[in-house]
Amino acid sequence: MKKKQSIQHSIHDLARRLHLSPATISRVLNNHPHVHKETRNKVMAMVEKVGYRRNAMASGLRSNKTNTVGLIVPRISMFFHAEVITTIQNELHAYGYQLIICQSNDSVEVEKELTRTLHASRVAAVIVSCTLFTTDFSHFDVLTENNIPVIFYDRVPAKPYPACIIKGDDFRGGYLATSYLLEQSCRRIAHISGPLTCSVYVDRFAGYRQAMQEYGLSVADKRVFFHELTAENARKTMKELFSRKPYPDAVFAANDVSALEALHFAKEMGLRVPGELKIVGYSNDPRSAIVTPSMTTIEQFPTNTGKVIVTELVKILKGDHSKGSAAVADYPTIVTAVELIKRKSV
Amino acid sequence: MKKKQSIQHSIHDLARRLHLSPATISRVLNNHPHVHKETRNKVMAMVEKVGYRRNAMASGLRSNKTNTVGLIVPRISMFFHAEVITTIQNELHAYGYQLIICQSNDSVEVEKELTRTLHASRVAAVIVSCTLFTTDFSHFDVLTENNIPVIFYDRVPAKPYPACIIKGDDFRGGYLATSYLLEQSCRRIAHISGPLTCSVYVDRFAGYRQAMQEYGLSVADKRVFFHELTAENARKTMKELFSRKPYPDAVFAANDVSALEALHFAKEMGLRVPGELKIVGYSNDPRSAIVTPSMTTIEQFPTNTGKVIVTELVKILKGDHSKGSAAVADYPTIVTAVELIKRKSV
DNA sequence: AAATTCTTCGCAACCGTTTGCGTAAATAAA
DNA sequence: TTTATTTACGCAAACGGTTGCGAAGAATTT
Repeated sequence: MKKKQSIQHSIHDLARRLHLSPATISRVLNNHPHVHKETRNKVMAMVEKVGYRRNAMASGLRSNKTNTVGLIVPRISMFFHAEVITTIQNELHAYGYQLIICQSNDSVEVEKELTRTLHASRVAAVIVSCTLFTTDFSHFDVLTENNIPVIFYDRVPAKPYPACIIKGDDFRGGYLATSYLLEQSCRRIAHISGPLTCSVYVDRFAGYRQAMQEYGLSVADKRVFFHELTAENARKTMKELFSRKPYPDAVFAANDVSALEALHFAKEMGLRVPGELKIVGYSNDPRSAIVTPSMTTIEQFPTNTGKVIVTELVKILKGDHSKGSAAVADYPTIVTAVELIKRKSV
Repeated sequence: MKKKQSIQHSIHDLARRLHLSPATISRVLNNHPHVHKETRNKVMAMVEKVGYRRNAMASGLRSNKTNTVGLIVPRISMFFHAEVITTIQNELHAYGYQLIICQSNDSVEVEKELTRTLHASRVAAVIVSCTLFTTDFSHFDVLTENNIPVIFYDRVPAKPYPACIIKGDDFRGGYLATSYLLEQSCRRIAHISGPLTCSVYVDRFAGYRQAMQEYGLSVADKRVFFHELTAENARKTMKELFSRKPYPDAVFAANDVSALEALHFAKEMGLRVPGELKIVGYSNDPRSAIVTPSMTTIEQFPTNTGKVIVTELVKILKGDHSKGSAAVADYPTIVTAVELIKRKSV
């Protein structure tokens, strides 16, 4: 063990060692012009030597800027979000930003508390995918009021909100899934939807209805279910659906967890899939590819979503989002593409 | 839109409004004693009214303490880590701490850079699960030298390091998996291992060998493979294994991704599983439960791991980890239990 | 009533960086 | 050589909280 000193070096230390002022050190570190080349080299050498690292808190306090971005998602264990986050983090890191990742666990209360905390740490921006139940977005006002830009993605506000919005084409996803089932001669298509407090399920449901209408089919209420999309709930719904005839000939589930559970249930019941029941899921969860039969689903391209988010974010952060106080109309809404992945469950 | 002022309130603002000094406001916010009850109430009321939130940077700068904890993991999309992180975050949040989650992407360089960044933001502690290839741990010295406690989990240093270590019982996991296969009369058990630069694979491999030895079997080098545990690599290994007879009668893979790919390969080859080939994985990835046949695997209880981590962390953070400069021996090493989950692939 | 203790609060320094302003030295222009 | 301009750097005041010290007033003791 070397007897290294346990010293947090400051620019004052460096200044003393080099017979310079802290101001000069700071200017070197911030690439200010008007500092002698030789001085700059000496400073950089010393920085290397003692392993100096700028104190982010002091820097942030003084300059009123940080290079940390906050992120709030329902849960990181959801495949889609995990992928998006990974992309965001890697891309942002290249721009010199850090990411504070927070989970709301689909609790509005936690989401509120997290926005307060992120505000307290004066993050440079906040990226949000809302809880299932967020219908009032006023708790994000504390951010926008303080010029902290907000980007919503995936689960976004239904009403206009002064923030950039990036969402998948859920309407199209619902439409593609349902149309495909209709093309395969299904006519009694059940839909397992999430709660309609959440934008994505509203749109997927709308896509489902549109497709049904185009085939002149009415949406039978008794074949559409709204609840949190857990395996347990999906099982209950399947039991309900198969408690009386006529059985549905297809299920379009708004996420893969439900679709997988539907498949599980069908297999237990001895139903042939896709023979007697066809199933389509949503999100292209890795599990959907490896079940038997493999699951037809909607791909959301999470990596692409992450890249779009970072692109917009960097635009906002570099561009001086100063007092501009732009109108709601000035914030872009970007819709990213989705794609039907045809597998064996249809 | 209300014309709310875009003002970052400071304790000076509050002080002015209440005809008090900033010091008093600060004492109220920090629950210092010796402040009049009435005054306290007035301050708290004003805090509520204007929506004041303490500036974490200013606070951290002055008090030289932060309530953010850094976390470095290879990738959050790994099921085990996602679960651990979720638990850590939820538990820590209850203690008033935030979590900065970072991914090294299994790159040692990124891991180094991330520790530097976390040091720069003067986090209260750092939790690390190393990359596959981290054998030199000196880049963490910058943390320990500056009294930032470090907790390693899962993938931990092989050599003594002055930090708390929390690891699963990988030796036992390897032993349980292999013994179980041996009990089922398997004798040609292949092992797909990760690189031995990583502690967990060393131990799982050791458990495998121990079990084999107890059955008087030598470990045939040609049945043991070391590489990153991706699906692609597992496929190559399976091809190799089944390129010549005698075929192995079982595969113990050190993670579920490899086990699942092994199963996939076996099915493609028309091998009956578990009839002709038995497979055991590791981690109890959600996918392992839903494949056909379902996968026997080792449960690591990630939620428990997360809780243990937080318990230790809080102990460290509350206890003044001051100049103590404890010897390596003073840091605990905790080994958490694992369990064999018997399913249909054996 | 005087002396002592306790309660409540303000003063001011400090945490480590940043940055406008000022100034001395060096260079260019007159 | 004198004057104007540029370059290189230091001074000192912020940024928003925290905290030791001290002081005024209230409560208690003698």
